[in-house]
Amino acid sequence: MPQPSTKPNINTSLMELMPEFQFAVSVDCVIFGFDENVLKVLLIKSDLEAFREKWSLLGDLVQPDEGLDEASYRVLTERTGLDTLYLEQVHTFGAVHRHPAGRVVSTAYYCLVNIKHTQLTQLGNELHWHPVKDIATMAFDHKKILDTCYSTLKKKIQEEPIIFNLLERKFSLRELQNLYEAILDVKLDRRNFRKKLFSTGLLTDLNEMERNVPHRPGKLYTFNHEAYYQMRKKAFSGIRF
Amino acid sequence: MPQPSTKPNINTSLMELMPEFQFAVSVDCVIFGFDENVLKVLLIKSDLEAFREKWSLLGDLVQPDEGLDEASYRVLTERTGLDTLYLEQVHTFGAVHRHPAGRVVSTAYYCLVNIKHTQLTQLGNELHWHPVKDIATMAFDHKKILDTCYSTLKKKIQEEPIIFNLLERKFSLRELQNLYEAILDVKLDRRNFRKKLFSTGLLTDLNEMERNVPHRPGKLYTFNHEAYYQMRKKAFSGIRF
DNA sequence: GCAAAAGTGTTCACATTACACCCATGG
DNA sequence: CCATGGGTGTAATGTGAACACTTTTGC
Repeated sequence: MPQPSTKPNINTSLMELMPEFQFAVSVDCVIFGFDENVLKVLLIKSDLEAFREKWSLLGDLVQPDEGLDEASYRVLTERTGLDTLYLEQVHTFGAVHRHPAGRVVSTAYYCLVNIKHTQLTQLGNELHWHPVKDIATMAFDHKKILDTCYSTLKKKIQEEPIIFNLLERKFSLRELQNLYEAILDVKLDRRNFRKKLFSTGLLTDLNEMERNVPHRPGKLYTFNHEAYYQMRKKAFSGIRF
Repeated sequence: MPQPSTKPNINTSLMELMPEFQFAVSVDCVIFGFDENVLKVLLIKSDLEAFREKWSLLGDLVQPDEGLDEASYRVLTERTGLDTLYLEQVHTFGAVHRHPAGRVVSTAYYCLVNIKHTQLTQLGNELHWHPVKDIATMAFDHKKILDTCYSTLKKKIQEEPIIFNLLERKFSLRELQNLYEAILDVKLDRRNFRKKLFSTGLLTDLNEMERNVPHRPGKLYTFNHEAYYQMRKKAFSGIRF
């Protein structure tokens, strides 16, 4: 959570800054990206002595004049250079001793970005994209936060078409399937996958082909936001037994 | 959120208590119960002047030495007299001006209890069970919190067998169906409902009948926790397309 | 021509839905 | 005997899973 922007660093100076300290409130962001067919998350080295050499999520203290959502959006835009983001709150972690510097309650968000569009800024502390599967331990309770967000992501992509935020605007069905397989950690049947995705009516065929692939090029599609919007408008009356 | 236990009341004394105040952290509990075939929620009159005569959720400030989950559990046990509860965190509300007394970030929990087993304590401020459908406006952002928790509940009962927490240990299928219908606000087909519920293997037939009902008595069942536990152990490998 | 991935349909099993009649009890 | 809800089965439809061959491109 605790990475400095231009503001005071909770890691090192919390107690000095707030002698009357009761609670600090922070946000931690699990920023997912997809690259080389692997699901990755944006991490940084902790600068807290207690967690020397451990990876940490990106986060910051919430400022007195900003909301929680606003704070997470700020962390994300500051770090990735992006200004449109899929961002969602997941859970708040408030165990008494979760932060060695004092009582810090942290709300976790996850976010889906296109890695190729990010322009990483404030590059200190080895900011980098890290394969989700390779992460064993982290600073603070960040492994637990990551696991919680990853579980939520897995569930959510099976309910809502948020996954397109991780891809380029134009993509092939193969890329989309690879992404589903990477996140869910399963193998999917190609024919059933195509059938299912087309049946949603959410893909627009661009009548363009992939280029410079070492095999037969696939067609390119794009996510049809308008169709999704129309679909959402027709509320359906709930599941029957 | 802000209902006094024996501790200071955030509503009236926050600023005096914390001159160096940065953030206060609270929990708000949406306590659901089922009575007379209606889904209800436990509410209290707000004692804040700004929300005079508005209904408010039960909540309290989180104490420096207690975790968030612990705080919500405390609020619930203090108020309902129950010590076993289904309790789940839903969302954290952190808009800058959501509380008139200052910056209060509040984490919402929902809870399922058997109304008949509750022994309401600290009865001030018109503490009572209120039909969920009848609530139009509330103090603070509590209507939004209630709506969020209610949506989560609707979704959750279709995924996990938590609904039994709202019933007596022994119940008839009719009572169970009435409860599903009340929460989901739909009519369900009786034969399909029975088929579906029995097929889960989670109901134990007690070989007992209802008594003192003005019609043919139905069989009584109980939720089979052991069967559910065994079922959970067999992890299944994820959804395929 | 070979490697690699694209594109394409059918079958089967299972789950969901719709739907109607007789039965047991209390009053 | 009447009102009320309990208890039961089947057919039609929709959904998910399994599965193999031909085509197109780059090299």
